[in-house]
Amino acid sequence: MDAEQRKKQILQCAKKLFASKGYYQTQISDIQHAAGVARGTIYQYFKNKDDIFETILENLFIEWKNALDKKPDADSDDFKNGFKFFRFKIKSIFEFFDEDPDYCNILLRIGLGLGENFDKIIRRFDIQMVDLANNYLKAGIKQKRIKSDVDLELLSNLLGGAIMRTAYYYGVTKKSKDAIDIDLLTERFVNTFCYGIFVEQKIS
Amino acid sequence: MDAEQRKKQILQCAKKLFASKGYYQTQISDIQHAAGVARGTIYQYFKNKDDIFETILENLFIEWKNALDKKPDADSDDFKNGFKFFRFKIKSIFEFFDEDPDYCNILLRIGLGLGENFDKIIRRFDIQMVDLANNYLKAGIKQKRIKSDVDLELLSNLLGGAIMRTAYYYGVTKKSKDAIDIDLLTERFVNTFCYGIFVEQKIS
Amino acid sequence: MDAEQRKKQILQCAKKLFASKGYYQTQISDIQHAAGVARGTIYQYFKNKDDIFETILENLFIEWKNALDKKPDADSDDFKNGFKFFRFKIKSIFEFFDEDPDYCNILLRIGLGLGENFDKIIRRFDIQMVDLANNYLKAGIKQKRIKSDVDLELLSNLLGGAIMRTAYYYGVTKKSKDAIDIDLLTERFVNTFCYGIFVEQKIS
Amino acid sequence: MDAEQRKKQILQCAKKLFASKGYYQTQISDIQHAAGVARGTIYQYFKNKDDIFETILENLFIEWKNALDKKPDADSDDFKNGFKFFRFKIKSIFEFFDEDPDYCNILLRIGLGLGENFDKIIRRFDIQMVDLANNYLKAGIKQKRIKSDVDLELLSNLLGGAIMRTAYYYGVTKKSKDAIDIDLLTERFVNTFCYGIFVEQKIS
DNA sequence: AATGAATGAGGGTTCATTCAT
DNA sequence: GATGAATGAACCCTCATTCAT
Repeated sequence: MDAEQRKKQILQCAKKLFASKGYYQTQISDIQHAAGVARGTIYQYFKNKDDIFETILENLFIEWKNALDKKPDADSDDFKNGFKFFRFKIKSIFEFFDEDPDYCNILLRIGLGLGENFDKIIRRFDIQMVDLANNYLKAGIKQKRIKSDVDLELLSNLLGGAIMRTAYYYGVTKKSKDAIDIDLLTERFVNTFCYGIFVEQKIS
Repeated sequence: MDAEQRKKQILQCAKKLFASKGYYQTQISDIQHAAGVARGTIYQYFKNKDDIFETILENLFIEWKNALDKKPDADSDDFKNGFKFFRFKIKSIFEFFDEDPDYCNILLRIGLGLGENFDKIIRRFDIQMVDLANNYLKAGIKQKRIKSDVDLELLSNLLGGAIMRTAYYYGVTKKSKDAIDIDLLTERFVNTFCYGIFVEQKIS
Repeated sequence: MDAEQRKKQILQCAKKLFASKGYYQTQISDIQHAAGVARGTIYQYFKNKDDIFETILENLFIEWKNALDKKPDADSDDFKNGFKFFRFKIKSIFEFFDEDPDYCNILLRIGLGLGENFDKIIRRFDIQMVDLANNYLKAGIKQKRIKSDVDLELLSNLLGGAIMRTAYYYGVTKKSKDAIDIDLLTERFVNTFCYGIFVEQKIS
Repeated sequence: MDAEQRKKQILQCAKKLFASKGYYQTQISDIQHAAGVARGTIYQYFKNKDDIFETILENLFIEWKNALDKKPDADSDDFKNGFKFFRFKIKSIFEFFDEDPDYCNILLRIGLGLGENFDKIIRRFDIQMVDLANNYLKAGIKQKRIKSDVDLELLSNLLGGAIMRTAYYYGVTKKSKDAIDIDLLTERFVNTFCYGIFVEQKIS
C-alpha cells in the first residue's frame, strides 16, 4: 500500500471513530487497531492526535465547500428562479450530510466542545453557511421576492440552525430507520421558509 | 457555610468552567481552585466528575422545563391567540438562554460530543423541545390556522434548530457586543416562521 | 513525612541516580523505586524530569558558592598571607567534592553534555571558579608576590581545570581505595602552582 | 561514491552532530538527513547508534595517539632539552584540539556522562595522558631537573586537567572570537608549570 | 466535615531498529 | 546496495480518585 493510500486509510478509520466516540474518547490505540497498523505508523503520517483531527476537519471543509459551491446544470430548471436556486442549495447540503453521516456528526456534535484549538476551524463552517444565506437573501430582496424588512443576521442564523439540525436529525439520529426522500424533505423545508406555516398571510 | 450552600457553590464554579473550557478540558483541580476548597471536599459532595456534570445537566433540565412550562399571566394578551402564545413560548426560550449563557454553552456545545453517558440526558432536552413544537403545531392545525399538510417531524426539528442556533448566536457568540432586544428578536423570529420570507404567498 | 522532607528525599535519590547513571539513563521509574513512592508523587513535587535535575544543580550551586565563599577563621593562620589564603580556598574546593562525590560527578561529568537547557546553569560554575582564580591572582600581582606578566585568562583556566580534574580523580575515580589526606594534597597542589616543578628557577 | 567514502561521510556528519548536540540528543534521523542518505543505509555501515559513536571514539583515539606520539623533527631544537620536549608535547595537544574542535567537544564534554558502555573507551584517553605526564616527569627527575619529591599521581592529574581545560577553553568556548597564538599559549602554559607563578622561589 | 498527599492506570509520543522491495 | 515504511518497546506525564489525618 502506498503512502497516500495508507494515510487515507488511517484517516478513514479515525474519522469513523471520532464521529462515533468523540475526540477525547477516541484513543490512538483505537485508531491503531481499527487501521490495523502499529502505533508508530500513525505518527509517521501525522504529527499527533490533534493533527489527525485537524486533517479530518480540513478535508471536511473542502468537501463542504464543494457541496456549497455546487452549481445546478446550466440547462437545468434550477436556474430559472431564486426559489429553485435556493432549493437546489439546500438540497446540496442535505445530500452532503446524508452521504457522509460521519462528517455530519463531527461537524455538528463532536467538533463543538473542543476548545480553542479547533474552535477557529469550526467557525469557518459557520461563516460559509451564513455567507450563503446572506447572499441568497440579498438577491431575493433585490428581486423584490423576499420581504425587504427581514433581519439578515437573524435569518442567516435561523436558516443555518434549521438546516443543520434537520440534516443531523435525518442523517444521524433517524438514519437507518428508513431511507429519506431528500427531494421531498428539501421541498418542504424550503416551502416552510418561503411561505411560512400559517394558512393566511399576515394582515399588515 | 452550610453543606447545601457549599454544594451549590462548587456546582456554580464547575458550571462556569465546563461552559467555557469543555468537559474534558476542565480538571477537578480547576474546579477545586475556582471554588477555593480542597480536592477531597469535592468528593464529599459528588461521587465523581461525571456526577458533577450530570448534576449540572439535571439542574439545567429543571430550569429548562420551568422556562418551557412558563405560562403567560392569566390576564395577559398572550393568551388571546395561538400566534401570541407561540411568540410567548419562543420568547421564554430566548430569555432562558440570554439569562444564563453558561447553560446555553453547555447544552448547545459542550454537552454534544460527550458520548453515551451524557447523550441520554442531552436527548431529553430535544424531546421536550420537539414536544413543545408538536403541541403548538397540532393545536394550530386544529384551529385551521396552520397549514394542514405540514410535516410535524420536519417542522419540529427545523424549529428546534432555528431557536437553538439563534439563542446561541445572540446569547454567546454575539453577547457583550450590544444588548439585544429580545422582544424584537422574538417578533421577527416568529413572523418568519408563521408567514415566511416571501413577499407573495404561494400560488397553489 | 512532611512535604519538605519528601521533596528532599526524592531529590536525594535522584541525585544519586543521576550521578551514577547519567541524566538520560536515569528513568523516572528508577527515581520512583529508589524513593519508594508512586510515580505520580514525584510529579507533585517537580514539574518534570528537567525540573528535578535543575533543582539538583541549583542546590549544588548554592553549596558550591558556600564552599567558595568560606572564609578562614578570623584568628586563623590562613589570613596571614596570600599563599596561605590561596591554600585555604583550594582546600575548601577539594573538601567540597570529597564530601559529596555525587555532586562532583554531576558537575564534572554528567552535566557537561546535556545541551542548551542545562548549559547555562553549568556555565555559572565556571564563571565563579574563574572569578575566584582571577581575584586571587590579581591580589597576588598587586602584592608583587605573583609574577606581573602572567596571563590571567590562561591561568584561570589552567587552575580551574587542574583543580576540577584533581578533585574528580581523588573524589570519584580513586575514591574508596584509601582515604586521601586533603591537607597534603592541597599543600602539594598549591606548591606546584606557586613554585613550579623545576628545581631551578628560570634564568631570564 | 564507494563504500569506504560513504562510511566516512556518515561518520563525519555524525561527529559534527554528536559534538554539538550530545549523544542522546542526536537522533539517527538527524544523521540521516545530514548525510543525505536513507535511514536503512546507515545500518548497512554500522551495527547501531552505539557503533557509530564508538567508531568516532576509535578514530579520535587513533588521531589522539598520533598527536601524542608525534616526535619533533630530528634536527629540531625541540630535542635539545626536557623543557623544550615537554613544550613540544603540550603544543601538539593544543594543536590537536585546535584543529578539530568537534573531537575536543566529544572527548571533553559529550563523552563524559554516557555511562558504562563508553566509559571504558573514554578512560583510555586518560591513561595515555597520564602516561605521557608520568614519563616526562620521571625523565625530568632522573635528570635532576624536576624536583624529586613531586607527587607523580597528583601531578599527572593536575597537568591533564589543566591541559584539557585550557584546550577546551581556547578551542571551543572562546573559538572564533579571535585566532589564538598556540605558540604563545604553550610557552606560557609550560612556563607556569615549570617555574610556578610566584616571583620568589620557595625558601625551604 | 475538610484536607491534600499519595496513588497508579492509562494516555500520547519518541525513536532505534528491521525488512520487504 | 539502497531505500523508507513499519514496528513496538519504552518513556514521560496527566489526572481522577482515595484515604489517613
